[in-house]
Amino acid sequence: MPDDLPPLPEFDLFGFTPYRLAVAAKRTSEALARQYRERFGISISEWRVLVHLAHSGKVSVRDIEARIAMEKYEVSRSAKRLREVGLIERRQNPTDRRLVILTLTPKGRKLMAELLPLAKSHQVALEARLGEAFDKLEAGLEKLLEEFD
Amino acid sequence: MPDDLPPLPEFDLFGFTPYRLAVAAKRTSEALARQYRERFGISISEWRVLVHLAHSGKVSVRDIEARIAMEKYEVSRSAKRLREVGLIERRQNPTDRRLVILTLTPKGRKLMAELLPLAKSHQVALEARLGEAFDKLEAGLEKLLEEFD
DNA sequence: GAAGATTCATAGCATCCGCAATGAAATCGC
DNA sequence: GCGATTTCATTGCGGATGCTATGAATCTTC
Repeated sequence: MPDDLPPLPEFDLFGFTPYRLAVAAKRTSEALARQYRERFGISISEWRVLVHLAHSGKVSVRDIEARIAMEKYEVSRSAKRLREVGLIERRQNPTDRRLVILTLTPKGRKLMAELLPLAKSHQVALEARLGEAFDKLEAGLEKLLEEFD
Repeated sequence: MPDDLPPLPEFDLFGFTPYRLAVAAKRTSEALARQYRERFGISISEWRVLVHLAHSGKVSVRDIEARIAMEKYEVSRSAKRLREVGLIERRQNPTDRRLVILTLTPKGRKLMAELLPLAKSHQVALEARLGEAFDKLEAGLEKLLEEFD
C-alpha cells in the first residue's frame, strides 16, 4: 500500500440520519406505490393530491401546496394528469378567478374508495410489523417534523 | 350541499408513515444538499458515491450498489459525472475485467476532506436539535430498516 | 382609479431518472 | 472446450422533475 495521503475523517453513511430517513421512506412506500402504479396508473405525487382531495373536498392548487409537501408546479402537473384521466375536475373560483377549484369526479371518488382502504391496511400492517418501535419512530418523527418546518 | 355520495373512508395523509418519512428525509437533507450543490456542484447521488469511496477505498459499481441504497445505473451515472469533473478515477480490475475499480483522485480526497466535516457537524446539529427524540427516532429507524430489507 | 407590486397557476426548457436493452467478460453445464 | 447462462457496467429513450419565466387576476398605494 504505497499510498500515505492524509487520512480522511471517518464518516459512516449508515449513521447519517437524512440518508436513513430517505432509505426508510423509499422502502416503506415501494410496495404500495407499485400497486397504485400498476393497477391504477397513479404516481405518488398524484396519489397525494387525490388523498388531499378525498379529505378536503374543494381546494385550490395553493391550498394543496400549503398543506402537503409538494411544490405548486408539481401539484399543478399532477392535477393536469388527473384531469386528463378523468379522476378530478377543475373549475374557476368565481370570487377570485386566479384560483382554481379542484374536486374529485365520481370516477375519482370510486377510485379512492378502493385506494384508501388499501393505504389504511398498509399503515396498519406497518405498525404491527414495527411493534413498539413504531411508537418510538413516531415520537421521533413528530419532533423532527415540528423542528424542521 | 346537494352532494350525498357515499362517504369516503377517513384517511389522514399526515398520519401516513411513508409520507412522514419522505417529508422528514427531504427536510433534513435540504440544507446540506444545497451546500453541496451550490459550492461544489455535487448532487445527492454523487455525494453518496463519494462518501462510500472515502470510506471504502477501491470499490466496484456493484459493491456500491450492494452497500448503499442506489440502483447500479444510478451509481454508474454518478461515477461518470464524478470522473468528468476529476473527482474520481476508474480502472479495470485485472483479475475480473468486467469489474471496475473506482477511487478518489487527490482532488476528490481534498473535496471530501472539506465535505465530510460539514456532514458530520450537520449530523451533530441534528441530534442536538432533536434531543432525546433523536434516540427514539433512531430506535424506530433501526427496527424499520432491519424489517424492510 | 390607475401604475406597480403581489399572488396564483401553468408552461418552457434543461436535466434527471427508471426501465429495458446492449455489450463485454466470466462462469456453468455437459 | 465450447455453447448457454449469468454477472457487471453502461446507454438509449421516454417520461418525470425542478427551476424560472410567463400570463392572468387581484391587491395596494397614492
